[in-house]
Amino acid sequence: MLNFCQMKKETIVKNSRLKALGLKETPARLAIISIFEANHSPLSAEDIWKKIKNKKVNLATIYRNILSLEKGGVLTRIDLRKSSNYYELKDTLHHHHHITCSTCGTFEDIELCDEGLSSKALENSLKFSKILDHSLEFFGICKKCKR
Amino acid sequence: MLNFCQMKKETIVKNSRLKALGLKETPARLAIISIFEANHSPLSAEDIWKKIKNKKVNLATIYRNILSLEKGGVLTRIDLRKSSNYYELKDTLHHHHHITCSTCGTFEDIELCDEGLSSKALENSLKFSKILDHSLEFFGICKKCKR
DNA sequence: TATTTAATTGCGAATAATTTGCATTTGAAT
DNA sequence: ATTCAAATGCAAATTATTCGCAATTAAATA
Repeated sequence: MLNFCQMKKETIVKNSRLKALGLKETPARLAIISIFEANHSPLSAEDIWKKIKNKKVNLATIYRNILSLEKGGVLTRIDLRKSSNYYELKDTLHHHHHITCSTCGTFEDIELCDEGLSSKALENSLKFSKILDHSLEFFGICKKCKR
Repeated sequence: MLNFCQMKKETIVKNSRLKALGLKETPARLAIISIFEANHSPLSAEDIWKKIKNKKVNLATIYRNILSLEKGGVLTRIDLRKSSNYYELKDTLHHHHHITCSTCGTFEDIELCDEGLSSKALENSLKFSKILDHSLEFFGICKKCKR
């Protein structure tokens, strides 16, 4: 293994993050995180698998890593109303949202400040005392499909 | 078939709604809609099937009807981050939201006014000119699981 | 550096959710 | 009453995801 000085800065960040979660730094894990860092849009397990295929990581391993990274708060699941699940890096400061085309399935990232929504929701809740996460997704027909 | 005067009022509403969508009024369809009207919480295909079982409707029929009712704007898909899809009646005036427990999966309805979110989202979009729907879901740990 | 051990992986099989093909039935228009 | 497309039941197919288990590997420790 490389020593600290030989490592790329971003890898150091990844490592310490993984270590903090009690997860080993494996090639598969690092590759998956890199792919998410390079793609700021939601990806399905199979999307990741296709991007990583040459490096020969098993699809089951992708699923298992998605699970542990989601549990560790690195990834978050995104609902695009498709048949498979999508994920992206969890940005704890700024929430990331999307608009998905109900016709062709294409989607777009949306910047939108939705601060205060969670606390508003909590005010109306009986069974919950804390909200950890939320998802806000939009659906419509894209300009291409509208024509 | 019953004539207009013999029919229950709610059935009349259902019928005209279905007719407008070009869907036949079948026992399965009416039963499914009734179940959604009686349960103001998200239901999966299997949830519906269990509630209807005595009337012997095939699960595939439930799936097919969910699809056509969703397409017709009667139902909307809800993401509770579970393995199966959930649906509820689409209320075009007031959006319905939920908090789901990440530990035990229990969920609660949340009343929350989120008007203006869609238009705000649209302002930041390049590929879309209209938003038809959105979903806003919260996730946390319920009081029971916290203990 | 070698040893040790639990975590991770690959592989194939299993499971769960959903969809499909096709023959039959049925709602509703005529 | 007749007609015909739409809807249904049933079983089989497909898709997405998970699991069991033996082999491998990361990383802590001697």
